[in-house]
Amino acid sequence: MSGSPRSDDIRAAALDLFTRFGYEATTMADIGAAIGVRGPSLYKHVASKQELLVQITRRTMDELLAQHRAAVATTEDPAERLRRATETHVRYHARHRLEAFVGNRELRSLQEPFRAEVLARRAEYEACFRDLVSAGVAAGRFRVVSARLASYAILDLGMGVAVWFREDGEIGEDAVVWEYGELALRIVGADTTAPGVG
Amino acid sequence: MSGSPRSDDIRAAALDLFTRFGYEATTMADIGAAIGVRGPSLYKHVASKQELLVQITRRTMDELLAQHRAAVATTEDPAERLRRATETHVRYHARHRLEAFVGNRELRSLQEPFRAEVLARRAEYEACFRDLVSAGVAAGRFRVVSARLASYAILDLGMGVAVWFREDGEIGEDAVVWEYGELALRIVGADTTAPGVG
DNA sequence: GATCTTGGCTAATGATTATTAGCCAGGACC
DNA sequence: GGTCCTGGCTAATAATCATTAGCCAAGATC
Repeated sequence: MSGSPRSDDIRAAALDLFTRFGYEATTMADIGAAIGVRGPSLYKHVASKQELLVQITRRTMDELLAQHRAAVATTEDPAERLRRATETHVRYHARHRLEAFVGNRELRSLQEPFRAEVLARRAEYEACFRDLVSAGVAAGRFRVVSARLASYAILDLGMGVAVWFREDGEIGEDAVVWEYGELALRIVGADTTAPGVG
Repeated sequence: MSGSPRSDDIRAAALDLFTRFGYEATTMADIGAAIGVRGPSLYKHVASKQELLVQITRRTMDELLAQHRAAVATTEDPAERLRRATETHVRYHARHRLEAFVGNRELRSLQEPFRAEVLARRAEYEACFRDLVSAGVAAGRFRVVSARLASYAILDLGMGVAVWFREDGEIGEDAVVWEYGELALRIVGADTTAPGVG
């Protein structure tokens, strides 16, 4: 039931509406109308409105973490790891901006224990960035006042992308990704020369 | 009625609850309970729940714009102007994080024409930063791929502050303000040497 | 001391809404 | 051709809420 094509349609419609109007302001009737069906009919495919939000946010955090892990696994160099992590972060937020948007803003509407679960995942993700920064500092490659502040700054930039990025906008995905990768290195005061130098 | 001490209490309570649970999820009974009163009693002091949101968001944008204008009026140098604008932006978001948070996230819950009004104010504010960046580029002091992207990045950083900043946290207000001011200059590729050089 | 105003209260009112119940058409399978 | 399952529908159900109506106590004003 949760993987049927129809329930995928429903999730997609819900994602769109949650993004535009918010979870609370979106009714099951709205979601139904978006796929040409009455509200109650949705219950043949999904268990509840809350389940839709849980699935959307859970999947988003899973993908983000998985892509992050894959990205940092490709190199040992601290600066390069931070760059690739940032690029992955930004690319995800540009490419899945609805998911990222809802995943960030509708956590309040998640009921326990889902809320705690997703928050834990998010804390884990944030810790990954903090560790990347700290590792660079420990290796003498980065120079920051606070690893926490630097990692928040990098993460916030990515979340901002989910808000303003448009597929057909004046700035392309690759341009944003590259620019923000550079920016992350500037935020941590890394010199961009070859590893081992400086 | 709108300026009485009681209505200030109500707005403060509403601000807190809107921040924690969202506008839609906050009931008039909740707001009343926060100040030790039943829901309907609030109507002796405020016209509606919507009015509370309108007042909060409108005041926030007014203050932000006013402080921005005051900040950039203190110098002519493009880099210094951008720094002071950023510092003001960040300081506001640290000091009034609830207001900034609600002002950013609950725009969806504003009804027309208030929504359009606040969005116009916000667009104006964003344009101020874009103009600051463009002015620096025109003066040969900044080097950016896209003024739009750079200004979004700076603005997003400030909004992030409203999310994670804590008055009693490990990073103080002044530290964040100073660091982000520096960061803004790095984002636009300004050299931080004296004006007129470089 | 009578009257008025203020600011509270409880009890409607009237919508809205998630979810459930129960019905039904049409295709799949035997 | 008959039976079942799928996925729709309409009509409850039950809760929640913003807002209004109407009442009342206590302090202020005259």
